[in-house]
Amino acid sequence: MKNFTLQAQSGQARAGLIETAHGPIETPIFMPVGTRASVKSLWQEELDELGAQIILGNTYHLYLRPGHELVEKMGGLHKFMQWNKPILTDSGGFQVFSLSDLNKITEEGVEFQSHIDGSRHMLSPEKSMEIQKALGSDIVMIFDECPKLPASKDTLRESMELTLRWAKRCRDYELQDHQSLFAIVQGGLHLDLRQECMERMMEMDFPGFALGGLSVGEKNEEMVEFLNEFSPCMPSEKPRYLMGVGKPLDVLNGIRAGIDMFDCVLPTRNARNGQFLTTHGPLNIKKARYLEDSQPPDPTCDCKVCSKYSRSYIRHLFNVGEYLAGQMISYHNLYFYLRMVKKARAAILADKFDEFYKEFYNAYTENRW
RNA sequence: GGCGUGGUUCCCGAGCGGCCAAAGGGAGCAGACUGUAAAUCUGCCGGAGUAUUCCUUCGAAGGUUCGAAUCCUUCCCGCGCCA
Repeated sequence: MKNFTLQAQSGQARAGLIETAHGPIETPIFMPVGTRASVKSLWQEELDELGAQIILGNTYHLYLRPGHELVEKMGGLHKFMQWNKPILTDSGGFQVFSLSDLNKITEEGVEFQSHIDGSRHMLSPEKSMEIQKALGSDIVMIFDECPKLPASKDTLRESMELTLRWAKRCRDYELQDHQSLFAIVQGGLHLDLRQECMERMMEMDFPGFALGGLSVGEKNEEMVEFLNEFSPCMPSEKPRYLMGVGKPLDVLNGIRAGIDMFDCVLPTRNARNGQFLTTHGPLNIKKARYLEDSQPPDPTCDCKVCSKYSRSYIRHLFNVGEYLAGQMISYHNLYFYLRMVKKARAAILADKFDEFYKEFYNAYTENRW
């Protein structure tokens, strides 16, 4: 990343522009998750069609299969998967959390037992950087420890200190010229811990800051409250990234709190489980009440799925196990998220974010289906 | 007409004297999913009740037994083979 420009503010909500070697990213932005070099069930052409500006890849998963050396040999992740826009890679830090039964944390790093074949691997700050360097992503994340909440303050401090030491080791690793390394701020829901972590990360001079360790067990209201209080403490001239969040309203609340970047598996994972995310809230296509429903999944949506296919048809596809159902819902759900952030951005640029917020919130919680 | 075989809760299908309101699927209903070990998982699924409880069920009607979806008799219906 060469640059971040803050373009406008509406309340705490921000609109900005991130420039990378693979093109610009207009914020606030939602980044579809493509863990294993694929946003599950979608073609790269479709991501383009959807207006996706940046997607995620994952260090741990790509390291195990197909291996970062192979990706490098094939010309890097962009070329390998034929996605020429920006890519952000997560460091494997989240897998320390999500695969906690299969790993052991030490000062050096994390010893993983592969979820695929049980083989043992060491992921350290240096190893994570080596892998992400080989992948060639535009935005690289530091290797952090993501603790599960609730956790005691002592535990969180210890974990935060470890993340800080790891952050320094990551920063000292030389990446490719076009790559930017983002810090991840930990500290649970404790403002003082987070603030301290933030300040010490700032001393290391990172070009962007992420909030990690949220939506990992705490109550939703706690997260929203924390964001509102903490986000203004983050440097305004650098991108702010809320990792792994969230549901549509979480993203909306995040934007209102002044966050610029979001990613979440929810629109694609829940799609494969039959859930449409619509203007008027979630809609589960499995239900028998859609058997003869000729309406589009989201009547207010103009995506290619909603403008052509009925609930009845997609329910049928889902019910008989046709993959097309998951593909269609994934497509729509990402369209929904990307449209939401696009509208939010327009509203911020017009200094009408509050209006947009209320309108979106009211429609979404109407619970019409 | 004879012989054989079978009728189980919405559907398929196990059970073949007590541990059976009855395995397992499916369907249905409800829910979860937030830096993807997930096109996955959880709960309910005869009725009433928070519940250790009660009531109504295994084609029908009788019977045997302390006790029957399970054994016996007759009847009704399905399927197969032989006349």
